[in-house]
Amino acid sequence: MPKTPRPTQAELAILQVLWEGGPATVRQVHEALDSKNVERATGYTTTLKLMQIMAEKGLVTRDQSARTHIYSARSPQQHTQRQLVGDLITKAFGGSAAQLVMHALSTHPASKEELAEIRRLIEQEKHK
Amino acid sequence: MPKTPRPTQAELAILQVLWEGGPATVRQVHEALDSKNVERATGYTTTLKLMQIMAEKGLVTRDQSARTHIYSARSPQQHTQRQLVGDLITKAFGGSAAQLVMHALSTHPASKEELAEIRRLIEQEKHK
DNA sequence: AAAGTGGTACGAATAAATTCGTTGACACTT
DNA sequence: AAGTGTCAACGAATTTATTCGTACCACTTT
Repeated sequence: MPKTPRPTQAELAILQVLWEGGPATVRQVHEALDSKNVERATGYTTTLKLMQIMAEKGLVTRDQSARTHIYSARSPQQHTQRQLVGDLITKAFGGSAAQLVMHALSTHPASKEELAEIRRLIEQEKHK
Repeated sequence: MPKTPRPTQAELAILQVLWEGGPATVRQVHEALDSKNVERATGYTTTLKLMQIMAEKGLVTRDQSARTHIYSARSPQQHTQRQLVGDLITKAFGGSAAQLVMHALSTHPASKEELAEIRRLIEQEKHK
């Protein structure tokens, strides 16, 4: 199992689209990005090139059977997320997950349901 | 107030040292980094250059009165952490703090004390 | 068949981050 | 005063990420 490299910022934006909407063509991805990013719109070929590179790196796979290729994210969102969170904890929080959690909740308030879910998770951790 | 730019990976490693140990010289930082990073050791001048750039960007301040300059992190760790966490939530989690929290706890288990603290925080959030 | 349409591939320019060699200043020995 | 060690400054090479122009191919439409 070849471990996939960490995606860059631009690549992450593309993955986000694929995770949310499932497999897509370059054009679809490109348009999704454009509509999100009002300010910094990039050209179509830029997105294409990035996705080609991502295919090389193994971040995405693609179905080339038809003329218009269909791209899919290779590793599930969760896997990548875990990687990124782990990185961040190590690099910016000196290894303390708790600190990260606190910052997270203070910047992006969670809903009641989410809070309940987190609490459940904590209980579970506690009993380990 | 000139908002400080987001630190890069290498810069973050340096900030980490300054946050943990307080103001330090380039050599001290460089040695701290080397001892942490067994594999990828970089030269002294690399660290120096990086810290000079960081001074330009405003990420650190320095006392130049003596021959050997003393560097300090400019913004407190918390400020930077908040920024990074916010970024990550937006870019990799589609805005859901809860998801990030769950991943965080599963990769870096927290201590009982920390879990208790998080739970307290959740209760507090809940009553808002 | 010519012209348009919508797609990939490729190469290269640009930008940003990282790396380090070299130089000269300073201070401390001898 | 000559040698030695430590430091900041600077310039430049290298690497990585991002951007896009151009070419070229397959498939309509005229």
